[in-house]
Amino acid sequence: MAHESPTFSPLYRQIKNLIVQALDSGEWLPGQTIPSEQELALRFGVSQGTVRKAVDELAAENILVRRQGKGTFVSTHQDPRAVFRFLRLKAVNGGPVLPKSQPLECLRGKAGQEAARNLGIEPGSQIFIVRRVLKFDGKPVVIDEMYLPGDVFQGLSLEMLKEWQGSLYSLFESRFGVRMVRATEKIRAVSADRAVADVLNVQESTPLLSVERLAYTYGDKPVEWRRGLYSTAEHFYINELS
Amino acid sequence: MAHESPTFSPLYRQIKNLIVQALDSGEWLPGQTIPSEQELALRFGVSQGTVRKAVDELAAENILVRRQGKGTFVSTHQDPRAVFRFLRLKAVNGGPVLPKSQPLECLRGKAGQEAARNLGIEPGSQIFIVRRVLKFDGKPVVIDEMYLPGDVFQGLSLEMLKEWQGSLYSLFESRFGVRMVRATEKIRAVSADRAVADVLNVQESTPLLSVERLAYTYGDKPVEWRRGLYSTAEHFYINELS
DNA sequence: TAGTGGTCTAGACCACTCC
DNA sequence: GAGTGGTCTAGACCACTAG
Repeated sequence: MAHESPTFSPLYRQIKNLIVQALDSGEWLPGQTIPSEQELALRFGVSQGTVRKAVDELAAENILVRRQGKGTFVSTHQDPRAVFRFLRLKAVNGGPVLPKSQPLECLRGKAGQEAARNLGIEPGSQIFIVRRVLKFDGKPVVIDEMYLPGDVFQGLSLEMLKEWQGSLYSLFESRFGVRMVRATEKIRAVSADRAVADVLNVQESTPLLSVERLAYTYGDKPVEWRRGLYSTAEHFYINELS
Repeated sequence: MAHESPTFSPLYRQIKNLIVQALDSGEWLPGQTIPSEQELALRFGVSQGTVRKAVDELAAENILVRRQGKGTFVSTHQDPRAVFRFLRLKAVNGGPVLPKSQPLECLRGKAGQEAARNLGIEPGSQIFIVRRVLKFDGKPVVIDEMYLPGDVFQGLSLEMLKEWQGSLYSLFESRFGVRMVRATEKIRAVSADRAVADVLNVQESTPLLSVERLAYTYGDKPVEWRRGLYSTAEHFYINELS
């Protein structure tokens, strides 16, 4: 007996995809619980064990969070601890300080070749370009420049960015329904030019980390391309290998 | 009924620890298969499902590798693909090239405060200090300096390093029975001094990545502390966030 | 006390590999 | 065909949370 479905995959993976679709459609919002495993098993017509395996994988990917006795929750960037999920920066001395974002610019523009390729949109499409500084303990440490597809972030403005208390990704989540789920970063060492040096309060040509990030929402859809310049005088980028 | 065992943990986690102990003791060597799930279940007196969950976790940590129909294998650094598990460097242009290690020095010394703290040994203990260059496509890209506990790596020499064809970690695995299982890296941007610039064939004060790594073997025991300087003119450090 | 996820078991069948 | 891991199910009991 051959597999008849065009895209064969194990049952639990199909269930996983159905759950992701429900998340993507907004059926369950960040911070809320999803139905219990029993309910999901009924809904999808499979055993609880199969649902469990699907949820296990989504929990391993930080898309869902299980809490014994309470239920399974949709991950949210509202949680302050979630900030360091995507910001791998630690202070050399002292404990973890929540960084504060200071927006500098929010421009409308058209996607160039590189931005279009990274974001999977047509060259010339509307995009937003956001520049901001991240301050730790009042000191500027990171300068970011972000490229965001215009259709997804309609209505974004500098005022909105300035008013928001919290992380950028929690803003994207609350106002635009865009939840960042995964990202890849390419890291290089570069030299600070005059303008960047002034903002980060370092000498010109100080070595900086250049961190280029492509961030994805549900279904591996890229929705943010950014480049950050990190001053590593008092901080370092931390990574776990296994 | 209270838990009587001093360190309570779920059965599958106890099984996991027993498997790690067997690996640590050398009962099963890198590249070999471990007993089948049925055999392990019998040996430990638990169900196959419980063994499976233990093995699942070890496979997720890259300590074991499952191959359907063949069995479960102990991960090995002999596999050329394993090189990029701990070396997150990719060429900007062109495909993946296997780097070639060129050892420069292998010195005996005594652990200073920092090395001792990182390696969990007494200050003043015997250590080895190894320096080497990594070449991609014949071009020097990385210069590494490693600090290795003397008791673990007894007999290490420059000749041995020069003769070895393959990665450093595969040498450690074959000759010293030390298998690197996990590591943390702290990354900063620094400036090339004269000596480093000469080795890496770049201008003096070129920005470089400084990658400080602490690598662990089974049981979270640190056995290597190293610092690498990466030239990122034609390469970048890649990282996945989730 | 009821409901949730967490653990553990037992057994069936499938998919892959090797002989 | 025999043996391995991979999937799926069903059911029991435990641990945690909340009302």
